[in-house]
Amino acid sequence: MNKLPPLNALRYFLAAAETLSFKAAAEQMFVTQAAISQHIKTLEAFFGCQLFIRGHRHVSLTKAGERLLPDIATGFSFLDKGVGNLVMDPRPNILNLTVIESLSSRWLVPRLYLFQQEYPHINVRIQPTNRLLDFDQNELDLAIRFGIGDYPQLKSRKLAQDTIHLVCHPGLAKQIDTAQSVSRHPTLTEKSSDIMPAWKSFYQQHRINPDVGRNALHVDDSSVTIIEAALAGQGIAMVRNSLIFEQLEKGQLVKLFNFSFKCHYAYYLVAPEAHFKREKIQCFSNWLERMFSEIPQ
Amino acid sequence: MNKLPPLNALRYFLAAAETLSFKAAAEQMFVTQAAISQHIKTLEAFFGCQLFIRGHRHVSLTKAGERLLPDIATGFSFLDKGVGNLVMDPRPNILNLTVIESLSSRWLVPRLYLFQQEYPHINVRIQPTNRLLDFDQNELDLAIRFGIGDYPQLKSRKLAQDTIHLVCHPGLAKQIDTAQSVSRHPTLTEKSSDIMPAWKSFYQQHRINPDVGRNALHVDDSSVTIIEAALAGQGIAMVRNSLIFEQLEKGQLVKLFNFSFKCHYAYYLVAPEAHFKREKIQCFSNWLERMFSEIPQ
DNA sequence: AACTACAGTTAAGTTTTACTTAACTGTAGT
DNA sequence: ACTACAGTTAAGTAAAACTTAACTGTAGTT
Repeated sequence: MNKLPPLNALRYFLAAAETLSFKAAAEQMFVTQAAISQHIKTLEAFFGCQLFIRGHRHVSLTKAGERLLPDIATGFSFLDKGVGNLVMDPRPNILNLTVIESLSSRWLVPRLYLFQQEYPHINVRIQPTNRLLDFDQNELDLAIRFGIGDYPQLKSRKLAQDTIHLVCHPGLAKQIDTAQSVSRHPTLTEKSSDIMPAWKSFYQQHRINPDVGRNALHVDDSSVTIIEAALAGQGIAMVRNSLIFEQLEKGQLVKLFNFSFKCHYAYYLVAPEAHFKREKIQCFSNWLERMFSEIPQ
Repeated sequence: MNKLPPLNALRYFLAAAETLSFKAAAEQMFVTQAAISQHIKTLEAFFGCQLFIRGHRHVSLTKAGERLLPDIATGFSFLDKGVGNLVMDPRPNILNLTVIESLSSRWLVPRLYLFQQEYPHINVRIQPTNRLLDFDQNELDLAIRFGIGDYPQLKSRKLAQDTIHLVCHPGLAKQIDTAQSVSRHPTLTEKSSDIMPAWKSFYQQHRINPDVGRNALHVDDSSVTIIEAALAGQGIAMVRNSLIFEQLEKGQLVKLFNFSFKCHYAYYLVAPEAHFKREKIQCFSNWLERMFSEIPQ
């Protein structure tokens, strides 16, 4: 195994040799013409001979360049083939997906029949979980997370921002005339995501001592339970718009004090970079973006 | 032509797959184990699956890794073949060499029979020139230059430093009793290399006004002519030691005032980097270094 | 002859990648 | 319990690679 020159330089050589144009090679390789020029120069220095004759408006191969081309072309075609085979989707008709539990049950699953109608050949298998599972181990294709979008070794694509509302049952709302009176009722909270900062913001905005009125019902990491409790009139909750906008529209829940809190977190599609090339994932993410864009703010 | 992952990562994958050891792959690729580890991780992120199962004291390939290996191995073997074919010497028994004229005629050519005796299968073809010719165009293997060793797109290997002496014919030396009297005799100069700085140094050292005594005979860029003229007693010259040390030993020339000037320039072997791998060039450069080391200072 | 358009070159600066080092982790063997 | 070894990872440094902008040379056009 000899010392090879910079491998990208060989790749650019191939592109230039096939097109007989540094400009066309640059376009093909998504770099500038200068980059191609410099790499060819590096290769020529490495080999100690010229590979191209520079002409006006195009280049041509020297004898040395012609000698080099076939093996390099064959070499890269094998590399392309090897890489291409592995990038390909082993299960093009099954989409294994993890989704945070709240979004799954309250928003996605009720809509999935629309995706099924549009793409009947793709079976979506949802696994609700609030943890980021290992993709390889669990044969996952995609995850929908709510967070800051930074996951090691994974690519994130932002789906949507969200807003948190302070809400309760309309019957309970009649008993809440001032912001301060909120503390006299059960407040439904969770520790995850942006809910705690939202409460803090509300208390600060209305100059309320958060320690007054210790009636809070704490449910650890379960937006779903909190929303069910709020719908049942059991307390006041901070909830993301995407999870309750339909109940707001139907008057099953009402906003209090017009309080809104812009989340720092957002919804993300998360997967290994290669997965985003899979057609089923492109179909699903297009559909999902459309569904998200239909959520009223 | 798909987007490929970093090509060096594929190369390290191949080394690791063939040895089943990141440590052995690192040794083979002349990088650290950490570099291999990081690149494999990058590849696994690119493909969205694991390529190796990490074990104690060795690794093994996953199914995905086993699927990737054959095409990558074939791909790189073609790249190695293509590159190897071009690096190989098209004329292993002829060494085309340019040498600065002065060194060629006064020192190298008289010794070349020694090289021929030692390497009878290598024909050295010398082209004396004081210009750096194009290697490709002139089918050159090597050049011997006297300079600072910095030539664009070429590699330089330093052969030797040199020293400049102030010399003349012994007969003429009898008429030169003081440094100042040097100006009353013809001084043989050239514009190239370190000769002018040497003269300047001599004048400064002896507090001589260089404009006094305008008998200088100027020969443009021809040490050979200057040396011939000095040997004929026609004037005083600054000359590099390597070109006249034999004449000094035989008393055909004498040093004046024990003046020496250490050259800033040096002798260099110059060629495209690839040429230094050629066996004939390795033989010649070893021989040449020995010949240079035999020059008395 | 002058001007224009285009492709390749190169210097200089910026960005990105790749590498190393050092500390750490886990697994066997002693 | 200790030791040895191979792989991992964070942090820092060095090198490579890229871009931009100015330049050059060659045809074609006016």
